[in-house]
Order: sequence, then C-alpha cells, then structure tokens
Amino acid sequence: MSKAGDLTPGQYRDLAEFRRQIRRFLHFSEATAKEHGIEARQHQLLLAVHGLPEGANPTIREIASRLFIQHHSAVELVNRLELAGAIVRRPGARDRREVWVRLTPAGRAILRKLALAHRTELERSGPELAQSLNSVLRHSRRAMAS
Amino acid sequence: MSKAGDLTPGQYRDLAEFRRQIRRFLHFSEATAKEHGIEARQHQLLLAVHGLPEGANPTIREIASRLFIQHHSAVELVNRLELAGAIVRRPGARDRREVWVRLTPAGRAILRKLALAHRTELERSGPELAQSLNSVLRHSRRAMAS
DNA sequence: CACATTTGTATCGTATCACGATCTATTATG
DNA sequence: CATAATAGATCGTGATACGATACAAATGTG
Repeated sequence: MSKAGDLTPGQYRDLAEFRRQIRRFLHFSEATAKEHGIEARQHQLLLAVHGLPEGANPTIREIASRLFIQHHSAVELVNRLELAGAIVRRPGARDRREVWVRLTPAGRAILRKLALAHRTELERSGPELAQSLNSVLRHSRRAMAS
Repeated sequence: MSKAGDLTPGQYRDLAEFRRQIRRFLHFSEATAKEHGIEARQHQLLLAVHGLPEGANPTIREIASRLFIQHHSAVELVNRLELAGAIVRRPGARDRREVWVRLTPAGRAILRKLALAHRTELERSGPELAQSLNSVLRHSRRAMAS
C-alpha cells in the first residue's frame, strides 16, 4: 500500500515512452490504411481474416473474438467493408446462422499493399518499440526485486 | 512488382498475431481505464503529461505531438479530463497563448493505479508481444535475404 | 415432435474520439 | 503599428465501440 507499489518518475517515463511507440505505430497504420481507402479497424479485420490460424473459420464471432470487440461491432465493420467491396458474406455451409467472411480480390490487393508497408515500417521502428517495452520490464517491480 | 514483394500465408499470420497482441494490450488498457472512470485516450494523455521528458512543457501542442493527434483533438481530451477533475489548465507564464496542463491529486491517483496495473499486465503479457514482433521481423524480407 | 433455450447475426441509439474548417487571442516581424 | 505566425478553442461530420434489443437457425427437453 505504501512505497512498495509506487512508481518513480523514470518508470512513468518508461511507460509513457512505450505508449508513445505504440501510438506511433498505430498512427502510421491509420494513415497508411486511409491512403489505401479504408479505415484502420477495417484493415485489422482484413488482416485478422486473412491471417486466421489453420482450422479457424472466418465467422463474425471468431473475428470479433480475435479483434477483442463485441460481435455487433464486428458486424458493423463487415458492413462497411462489404460496402467498400473488400469482402463478401457467405452463409455458413453447415450452420446457416453463421456468416463466413471472404476477402474479394480487391480486398486481398489492399491487404497485400498494407501488409508490405507495415512490414517495412516494423523493420524500421520495431526495434525501438521492443526496446521501450524492455525498459518498462527492466525497471519493473519484479526485475528490481530479483 | 512480382514475387519479391509478396507475402507467404505465414507472414500474414505473423502480422495478424502481432496486431492481436497489440489489440489485447489495448483492450486491457481500455477496460482498466474505464474501471477507473476515464477513457483510454484520457489515460494516455495523463500518462503523456506525467511522463514528459525533462525540459518539455505540458502545453496542448506538446501533448498533441506526443500522442500523434491534432491539437484540437488534444483540446477535446483536455476538456473532458478537466470536467472529470483529473487535470487543471493554467495559462502559460511566459507566453500567455499557451495553456499548461497539470494533473490534480485525483488525476495523479488515477494515473498511479493505472500505471501499476499496466506494469503488471506488461510483466505478464509483454514477452508474448515482444515475441510476436520478433516473428514478424525474423521472417521479413531483409532477415530472409541476409 | 412441439417448444423453450441457446447461439449467431443484425439493428438502433448513444458516447468517445479524430479530423478539417474556422475563429479568437497573443506574440513575433517587417 | 500593421501584418503574419502561433497557440488554443469551437463546430460539424464520420468512424468506431458499446449496451439493449430483435430475429433466425440450431439444439435440448419433456
């Protein structure tokens, strides 16, 4: 309750710098997505669908779970992406309540360009991000105690 | 234009997993901030102000720059935080166009709790995040070429 | 097999947030 | 001093997320 749980100014700065690195990456991602005609969240949905682990089905629920959003938020994203022509809905083959989402060729083309841009950006700024995370962990309670 | 810039399914999965790790952390951050009565962005502003590097002044513009948002977006965040009692505005001493933002004791108390929670979460999930980033970089173009 | 329950998706209303455009106040400059 | 540049603030709009609610298909129960 007392000093044990407190944070030094340096630790606040470490946390702030880590968040700044994350924000920097997300800001790049938002700007790049918009340059390619979609919103950042829509890009993330495309990536989540196309980067689904083997055996996972691209249903609304599965996507929502992987994006850590509610299913109806995923519905709205899918609506906008369908309108933009990046994906199509297909009724589930077995369970006809389900909707399977598939990328259109246009959607795949956008995702490919964005993925390349993000990979390049991560090559550039990833190390900084990793280092800011390390600073937080290095100066954290457990690291200090050990 | 051809194969050189293309991505394998595994690389899409690496990118998707990295984004998932980031989303996981941000989702934790959003939920935790809300539990403490503020929004995620407002928390980030508090952290940015309190974790400012030595010598940097907590003006609206400086804050906006560190959060990678436009100055008027920062104004809105400051409005809501002032309403919530977490910060106060002070007119700039030298340049009276400036507004310096200071955390109130209540704001510091919230930020402290959130910083502790985030540190704990990063101790828990930080390594996974770092590893997913490494996977992207390890399998990236330059790493392959070298 | 009829019917209640569960599950998957969709719709509606509301709040936060970000932005562009525009405005005011203060400071700097020619 | 007139004008330009800078720091904030305000307004309107669009994307997003959520809770509450609705509906349709599948599943469980008597």
